[in-house]
Amino acid sequence: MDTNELNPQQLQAVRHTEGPLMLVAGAGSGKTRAITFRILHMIRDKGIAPENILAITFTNKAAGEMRERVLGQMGEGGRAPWISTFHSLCLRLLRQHMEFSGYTKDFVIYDAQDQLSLVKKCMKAAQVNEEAFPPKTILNHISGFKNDYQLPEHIKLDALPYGHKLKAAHVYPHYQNALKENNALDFDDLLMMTVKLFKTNKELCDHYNDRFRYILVDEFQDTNLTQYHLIQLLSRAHHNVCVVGDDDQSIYRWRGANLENLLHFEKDFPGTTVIKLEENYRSTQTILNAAGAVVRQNAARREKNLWTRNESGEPILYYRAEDEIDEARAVCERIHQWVQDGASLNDIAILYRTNAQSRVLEDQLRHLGVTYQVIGGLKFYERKEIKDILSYLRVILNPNDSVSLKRIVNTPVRGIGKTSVDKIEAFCGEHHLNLLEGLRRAAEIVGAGPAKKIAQFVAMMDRFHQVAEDSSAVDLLKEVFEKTGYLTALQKENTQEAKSRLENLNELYSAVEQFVDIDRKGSLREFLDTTTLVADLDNLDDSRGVLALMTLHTCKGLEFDSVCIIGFENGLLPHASSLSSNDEYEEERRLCYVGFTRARKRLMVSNARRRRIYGSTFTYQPSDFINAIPREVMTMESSAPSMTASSSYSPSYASKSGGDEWSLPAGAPPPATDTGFAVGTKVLHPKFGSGVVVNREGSDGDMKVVVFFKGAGKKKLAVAHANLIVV
DNA sequence: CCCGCGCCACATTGA
DNA sequence: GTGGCGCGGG
Repeated sequence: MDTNELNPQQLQAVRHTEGPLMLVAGAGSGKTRAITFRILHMIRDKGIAPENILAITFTNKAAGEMRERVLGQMGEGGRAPWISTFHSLCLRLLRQHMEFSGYTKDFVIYDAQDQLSLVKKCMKAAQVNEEAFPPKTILNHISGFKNDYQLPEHIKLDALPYGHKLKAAHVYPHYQNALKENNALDFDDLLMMTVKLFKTNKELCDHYNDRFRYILVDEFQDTNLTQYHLIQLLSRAHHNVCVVGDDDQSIYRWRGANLENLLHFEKDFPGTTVIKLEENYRSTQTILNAAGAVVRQNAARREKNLWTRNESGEPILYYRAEDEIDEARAVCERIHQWVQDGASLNDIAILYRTNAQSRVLEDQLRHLGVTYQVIGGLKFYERKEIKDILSYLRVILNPNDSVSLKRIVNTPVRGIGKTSVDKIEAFCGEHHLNLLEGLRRAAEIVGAGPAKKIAQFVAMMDRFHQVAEDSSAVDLLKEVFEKTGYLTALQKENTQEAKSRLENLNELYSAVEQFVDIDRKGSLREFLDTTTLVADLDNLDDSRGVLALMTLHTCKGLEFDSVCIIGFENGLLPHASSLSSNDEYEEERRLCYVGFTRARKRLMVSNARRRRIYGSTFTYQPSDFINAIPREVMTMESSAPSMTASSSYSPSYASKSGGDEWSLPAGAPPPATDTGFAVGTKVLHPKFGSGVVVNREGSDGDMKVVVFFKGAGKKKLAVAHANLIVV
């Protein structure tokens, strides 16, 4: 290890191994290098056993990279410390110790889809109206409880005002019971149950305090309260915790991330040493200027001074497009040009606020013949055909999983309809049976026809169970493919869609093959675990020469030579849903900051005068974040302001910079100052509650506004009829 | 009693 | 673009 490669602050962090440490690491400040050296220093110079070190990262990809770097430096026979994400860590702990409070070790993990279907069922049972209380909103609130370590028994109903949160609090205990009946945990449970486990079992907690004597937590600014409790519990004997983070990069508030953890840490861990890494090694001065200019407008932040010795580099390119197609074209053509000039696709990324924005880009890239990879969006393991097959595997392992069972009982169609299943479910409720047991007694419950089909289904599942015991997971999968008739049904369809589904199933087969070591027991379960816990980012292959497309959230922790960020419009970035809350608006700024600081050399930003989103056209204003960038570090290009709407395909690097196009470009609608309901106005609606105007058209009598409501989403309303109250 | 079609409302970010 | 639902045919 050559400590000459470290600056004084990094070196100080590396040498500080005993007692609490907070490493405030600005973007691109050599954080990973410092962390890796620190672990190596602990193992090699301090003689600390790797087993005694626990490092928690944000993604599996980051964990893998850190493990590789540590092992790479240690040479032959080196053992790696335990490096994983919060969720994988908790899953591993729970698999070992979960046999308490009614769960077995074969519990499954429910993803968002499963959660939603379970929450709907609970809402029906609790007689909560799905119209007035969208299941998604209820689920979000329940998730919020779990992120704050509020168990159902902790919640004081009379302390909550009437509203969605109160309803969620009513549904919450039903939902937890239902999860337990299904022998299932959701994502948030993984964390919450682990904390509960350690709180109720002091001995076990002591055991792990002894085991993990040195703990490191990366991306600390994005931890929630439950995760914070976990860190406290795991370190209460030794306080050897090093947290690494940057408040400017906190972008998961909506998922329960709690910036205050940064403040609490210094109180809860007395004597914390704080070290700031402020020298940026990644980006040009220009890029840092722009990023700093945006994030500096936030009131709630620790002042820091990120600086670099790097040269100022190219100015930021700002392209103002006619519409989203023109925007995509300009960005993709520019990238094409960079590649022609010798850039590698590996070193370029296109970032956007919402997944839906990728589609237009993909069309353009295909057209230009550029190979690309979309990270995120519909995940592989969430595709219908994959989830169907996985549901079979899940039920085979865990017969209590009624959510999966209901999914497959008539997939592919085999004559077991909703009516029969409903009857059996009702029967199960009365007799305290799980759904599979109910199906076994179908003859007592439904008519002879359906009963026979159900009996066949149950017999098939029993055979699968036998196969699972006797043979490998690969054989089992083959068996499921064939005996369920799933493949045959798809082959018969003979459509393009069916073909692509078959391809996906093929891919699933290879994935299982790769994963499963034939003789190892329990490997099917491990495979299923990974299917719920891998992030899409974990599959980003940065060695294949492929352009990466992803959201601003996903890009955290990555870096590229050149970065393009599209959709800089008020309403998209910052997103409409953030306009009514200052905290959320500030998070959008940080999101922008994270995006900018991914770039080493080049940054391109863009927006569009008109944009189609989900069928309707929006004319958002250029983003305030663009206006915050100092003009001297930016070059503007614009499409020729077109007279006809259809001319957006014409060559369009027409008007170069200058002029006073900056804040109010041609083609934008006139500023709304007159009759009220300007973009950004907060309003109240009798049914949808509070929202923000994000778009406006027409005037006076027939004025229509698009309002973004929390929970209800975007609504287009006629002002004359909607009874909107301006707040 | 099951199935498939067509209609409808829905759509931020994700381990 | 997708999933949920209601209806009429088998």
